[in-house]
Amino acid sequence: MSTSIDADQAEEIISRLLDLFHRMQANFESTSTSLGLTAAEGQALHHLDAPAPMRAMADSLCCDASYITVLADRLEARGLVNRSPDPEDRRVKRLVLTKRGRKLRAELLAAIHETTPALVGLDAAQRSVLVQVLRTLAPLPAEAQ
Amino acid sequence: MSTSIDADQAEEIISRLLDLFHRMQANFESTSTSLGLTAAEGQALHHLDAPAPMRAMADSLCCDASYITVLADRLEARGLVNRSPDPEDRRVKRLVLTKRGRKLRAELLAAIHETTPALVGLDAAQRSVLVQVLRTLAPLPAEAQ
DNA sequence: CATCGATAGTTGAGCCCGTCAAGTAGTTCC
DNA sequence: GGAACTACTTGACGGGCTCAACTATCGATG
Repeated sequence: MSTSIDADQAEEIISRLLDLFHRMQANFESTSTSLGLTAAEGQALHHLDAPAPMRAMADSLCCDASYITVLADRLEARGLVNRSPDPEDRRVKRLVLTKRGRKLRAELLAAIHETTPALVGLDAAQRSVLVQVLRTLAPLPAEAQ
Repeated sequence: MSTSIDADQAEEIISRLLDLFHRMQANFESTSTSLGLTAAEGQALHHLDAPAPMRAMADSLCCDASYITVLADRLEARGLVNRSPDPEDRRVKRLVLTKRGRKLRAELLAAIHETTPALVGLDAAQRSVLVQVLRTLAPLPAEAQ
């Protein structure tokens, strides 16, 4: 029967994905480190495209809100972000990139785009295929029906 | 020029992959937890298809050898693996699944195969495409030329 | 064979990641 | 005004993981 074939294929997909993840994570971490950031700080910066409430950052990173306090403290201490009060809700503090923060974020993204194992070595056609598969696997919130 | 198009595509791939990773990790962790394992212990078990020296496990998991000692201690304390001396090299200890360990590993793999976000919702054709892409992105050591 | 350098595994210290519980301040809605 | 809820902070804590130092063993070389 076909069950064992499926299991083998499933195992292959999982093994290769785990391997890919591991290398992407290592690449992200070393890229972040080379810019003086921890991986978590790099992730926060990566998500900080536009000013966002700390709560939204916690949702994006899927972590406890208290950890955002820690990350924001460290990024703020290094002059990369500011906590900007929200005039419409005084409980909220929005994280806003400083000029230095924007510059560092651009460097981070550029470095990631050039080195991510999931991109290096794929030609245009292969990237398109990958995008198609990923749109099925990882639909953005707006795409989920 | 096409540079900005590539950057957008790269960003899309990275964002979706990061999202997928995050969900796979969460799924792996909760599956492991439901079997009484931490995620790291689950990963070790997952790699323990055949008996393997602790050093080989460290290479597989890409972590420091000392951490394997910690994991092996915990798995051994729970009666899932044994440290078996290698007759050909007395420095080496091979990790060998016990009967309970094999059973738990089988449960873990079955649960993962049924729930991994990268597999759920893909039909056979889509899985084949994914395998093809992954073979390019994550070649096994034997496949690298 | 004696020894020097590499390797497998262990131990302990320590950092970062991330959560939980409790607290403060501000909002919402009755 | 008060109850319930939310945003953020603080402190304590456990797990993941690395580094440095140590022991035991292996292997090559004189």
